[in-house]
Amino acid sequence: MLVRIFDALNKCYGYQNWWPAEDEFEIVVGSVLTQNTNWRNVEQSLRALKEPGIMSPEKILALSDQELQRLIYSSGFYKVKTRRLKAVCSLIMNEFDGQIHKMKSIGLLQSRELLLNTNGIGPETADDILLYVLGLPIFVVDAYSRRIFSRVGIGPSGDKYEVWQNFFMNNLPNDTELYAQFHALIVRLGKDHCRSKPICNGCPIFEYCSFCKI
DNA sequence: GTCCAGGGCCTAC
DNA sequence: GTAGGCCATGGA
Repeated sequence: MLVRIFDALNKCYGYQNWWPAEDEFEIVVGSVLTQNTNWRNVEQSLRALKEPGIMSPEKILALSDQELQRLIYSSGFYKVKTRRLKAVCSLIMNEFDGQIHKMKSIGLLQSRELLLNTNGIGPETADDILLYVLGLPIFVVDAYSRRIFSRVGIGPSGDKYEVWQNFFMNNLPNDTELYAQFHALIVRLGKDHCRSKPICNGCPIFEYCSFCKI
C-alpha cells in the first residue's frame, strides 16, 4: 500500500528538489531553522548567513549571540534557535573537525544518538540530517506524515515518533533515495491538499484516502 | 484578528 | 510518561 501511494505521488509531482542547498552544512542549519517554521522565512535567514560568507560552523560559533539572533531573526524563535545552532556547530567542530560528513563513519545508530543528545536536535531534525546530509536510509516523520496517513486510514494510532517511523520503514524498501523523495512528496501533498478541506479535489491519492472520500 | 508553518524543551502532575 | 506552555516571525 505504501509503495503504491509513493508511486502515485511520484507520478503526479515528479522529482522534488529536496533539500535545496549549496552544501551539506547549509542543510544542517536549515533543519534547525525550519523547526515549526515556514520554509520561506528560513530562506531569508539562510541568505543572511550566506551573503556575508558566514555559512560554516566555525564562523557561526565566532558570532556573538546577538549577531546570530539578528541574522536568523526572520525564522522566528530566534533566541532558542541561536542556542540550538551553536550547539550543533560545537558538535561538528569538536567531534568531526568541522566536517559533518565525517559523522557517517560512526554509523547510523551512533550518529542518531549523538544528534539526539545535542540541545535542540529532536528526532525529526536528527533524521533530516541523517537522511539528507549523510545519505543514510532513515525515514523522516513529520506532522504531514501523521496527518495524511491517519486520514488515509492506514497509519498507526497515537503520535509517537518511533511508532510512525517503524510503520513507514517496515512497509517500504530500505532505500535512501526513496525515503528522501517520499518525505518530500508527503510535504508537497500536505501543502496542496488535505489540510482542512473535507474533500480534496484532484488529490493524487484520492483512491486510497478515506478522508478525501468523505 | 486568527491560524499555521518542513519541532523541541521544560515543567507539573 | 505525557499533557500543556513556551519559544516568535511572516504570510494567508
